[in-house]
Amino acid sequence: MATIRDVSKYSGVSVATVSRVLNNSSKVKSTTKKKVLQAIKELNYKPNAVAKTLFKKQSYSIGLIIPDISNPFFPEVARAVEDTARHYGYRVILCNSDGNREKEKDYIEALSQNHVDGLLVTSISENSDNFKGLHMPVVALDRSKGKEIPCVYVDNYEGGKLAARTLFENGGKVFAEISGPYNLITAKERSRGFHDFLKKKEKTALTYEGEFDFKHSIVVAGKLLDENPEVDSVFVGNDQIGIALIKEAMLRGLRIPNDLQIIGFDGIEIGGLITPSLSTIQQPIYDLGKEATKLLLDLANKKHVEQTSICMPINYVKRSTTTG
Amino acid sequence: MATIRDVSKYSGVSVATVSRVLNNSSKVKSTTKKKVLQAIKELNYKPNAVAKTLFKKQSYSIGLIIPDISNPFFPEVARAVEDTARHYGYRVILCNSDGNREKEKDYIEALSQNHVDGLLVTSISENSDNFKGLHMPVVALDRSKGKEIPCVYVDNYEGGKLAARTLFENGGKVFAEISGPYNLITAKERSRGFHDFLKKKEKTALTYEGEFDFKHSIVVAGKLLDENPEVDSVFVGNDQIGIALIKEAMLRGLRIPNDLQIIGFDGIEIGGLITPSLSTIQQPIYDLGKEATKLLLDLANKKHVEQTSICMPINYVKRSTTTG
DNA sequence: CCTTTCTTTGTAACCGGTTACAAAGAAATT
DNA sequence: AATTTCTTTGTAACCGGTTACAAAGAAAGG
Repeated sequence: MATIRDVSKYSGVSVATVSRVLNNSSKVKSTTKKKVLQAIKELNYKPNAVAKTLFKKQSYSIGLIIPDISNPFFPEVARAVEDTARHYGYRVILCNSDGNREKEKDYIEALSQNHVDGLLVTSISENSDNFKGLHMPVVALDRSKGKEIPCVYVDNYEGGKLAARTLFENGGKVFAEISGPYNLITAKERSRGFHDFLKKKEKTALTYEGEFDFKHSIVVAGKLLDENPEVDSVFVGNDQIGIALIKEAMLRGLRIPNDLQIIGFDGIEIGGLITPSLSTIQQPIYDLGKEATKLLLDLANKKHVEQTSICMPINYVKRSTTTG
Repeated sequence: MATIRDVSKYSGVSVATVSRVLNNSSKVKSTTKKKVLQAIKELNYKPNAVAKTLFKKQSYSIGLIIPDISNPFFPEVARAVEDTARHYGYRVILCNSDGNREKEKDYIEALSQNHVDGLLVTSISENSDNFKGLHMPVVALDRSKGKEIPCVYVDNYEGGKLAARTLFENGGKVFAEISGPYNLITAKERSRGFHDFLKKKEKTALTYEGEFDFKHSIVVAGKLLDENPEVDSVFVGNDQIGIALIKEAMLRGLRIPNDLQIIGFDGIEIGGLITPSLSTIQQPIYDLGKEATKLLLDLANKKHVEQTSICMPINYVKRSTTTG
C-alpha cells in the first residue's frame, strides 16, 4: 500500500502539498497538482482513512444500536439510517442489543473507543446512565428517553387511542388487548391510550401482556382466544403480535373481521401481504430512521438544530381485519 | 479525553509500561501495575482504538455488503453475522448495495480505506472485478462467485429438484414457476434444478421471471394465475414470491393446497406464520451467516482453513401449501 | 564484593495522515 | 533595481497508540 510519503517522493513535492491536492484545502499550482495526481494514479494511492480519523477526530461513522435486526420493524429503520448516512458520506455500524443493558453498554464503550461520530439508539428504558458522559451526540429512535436525549418518535398514546376509537366506532362490544412488554415505554403508552379511550366510553378491555416477538405471541394469542371466546375486538401492541393473532384466530375458525376485529401497530410491510391483511396504526418507519439520522448528523457537525425532539405522524390504515 | 501519556505522567511511569499493562504484553512488576491501573481508573482512561488500528493495521471490524436489509432473508443473516463477529470481538459495518455494481464498488473502496479486516458479500454477479486486488479476505455469502472467492452457500440446484420432486409426488399435473431474476446465479440454479427434474418425468413448466421483492411479485403472481387457471403446482424463487402468490390465489378464491400447491425457497420466519403457512425449501439462514463469518475471521487471522468453500444443507419443510 | 544473568523499565521511532508556521518564488509597486 | 505583497511550497510537530532496543535494577553465582 502506497502512502502519502511515497506519493510525495514519486512526484518530487512535499507531503503537505500532496495533502493539499487530496483535500483541495489550499491553492496548489496547476502544474504541481498535475504531477501529484499523476503520481497518485501511477502508484494507485488510496489515502488511509484511519490515519485521517486519528488526527481529525472524525470517523464518518455512526453506531446504530437496536434490539434485534430480525424483528421486522428494524430492517426498514436500518435501511433508512444506512441510506441517509451514506448520502452524507457516513458509514453505519450495526449493533443488536437484545434490549440487554449490559450488551448495550459494551457496544457504547466499543463504539466510543472507535470514535464513531454519533449514536442512534432504540433503547430499553427511559433513563439509563449508559449514555452519561459520552463525548458524542446520541439520538433516541422510536423510544423516547426523557428530555435529556434528542429523540425522534411517534405519539404512541394517540396511536392507542386511535385504535380504540376505530374498534369502538366499528361496533366492537367486547375489547381486549395484547400489549407489548410494559418495560418498554412505547408499549405502555400505546396501552394507556387504548384504555383511556375506552374508559371514556365506559368500556373496559381484557389485557394480556405480550412480547414483540412471533414465538411468544402465538402462545399469548392462543390463550386469549381460548379463555375469552366472547372477545370481538383486539388491539395488539405491534404487527407481529397481530399476525400471530390472525393465525391463531383462523386456526379456531373465527371469521375476520366479522367475528373478530384486529388492529396492529407499526405498519410493517408484511402486514399488507398476508390474508387477511392486517389493519394497523402505521408509523412512518423509513422516515423515522431518516429524520433521526439527519438529526444525529446535524448534531455531530454542530449545525444549529431548531428542534431536538421530532414527533412524526401516525395514521390508521384500514385493511382486512377491521370493518371500517 | 485522557491519553496514554496522561496516564504515564499521572502514574510516573513511561508510556511503554502503560501500554504493557493495557495489553499484558510483557511482565510488569506488580506494584507498578497497580499504580498504572489506579491512574487509569482515576483518569477514566479509555484507549483510543483508532490509534491502535493505525499502528497494528487491524481494525476488528468487517464489512457486510448485502443487497437490501429490508428483504426478509437478510436480517437473519445480518443477525448471525453480527452475533458471530461480536463473539470474536469484531464490529460489523452494514452496507446495502441494491445489487448495484457501482454502489458495491464505492462501498468496497470506502471499507478498504477504513482498513476493515474483511468483507462478507452477497453480490450480484459471479465474476466482478470489484474484488480484485484487495488486501483483505472476502467471503461470498449465499451467492457463489466462481472458484476464486471463498464461499458459503447452499446447493440451489438440488433445492430446485427437491421442490419439483415434491410437487410431482404430491400428484401435481400442471406445473409452473415464478423464478427469481435470472441474473442471480442462485435464482437460475433453483430454476434449472426444477426444470431438470420435471424433464426427466417428461413434464414441462410454465415459467415467469420475477424479482425477489413483494411489490413486483404481486403483479407477476396475479398474471400467472389469470393467464393459466389450469396450473396446480407452483415453485417460486423465494418465500416472498410465495407469500405474494398465496395472497393472489386467495383473492381469486383458490383453495390451497387442493387447487394449488406452492413451494417456496429460503424458509424465512414469516412463511410459517401466515395462513396458510408456506411449504418451502429451507436454507439454514442463521448458520449460513455464522459459518461465513467464522470463515472470514479465520482468513483474516491467517488461521489455517481446511476448506475455503462450505456447502450447507437444505431441506424441505412441509407446511400448509402442499399436500405432502 | 564483583561479575553474570534475568527482570523490569524507558527512550524514541513508527503507523499515515494534517496543518501551523516559515520560507521561497513570483508578481506588483515604487 | 529594490521593495512590497501575494502565491506556492516545505519542515516538522501532532494525533495516540505500539514496540525495538537499550539501559537500569535485582537476583544469582563465583
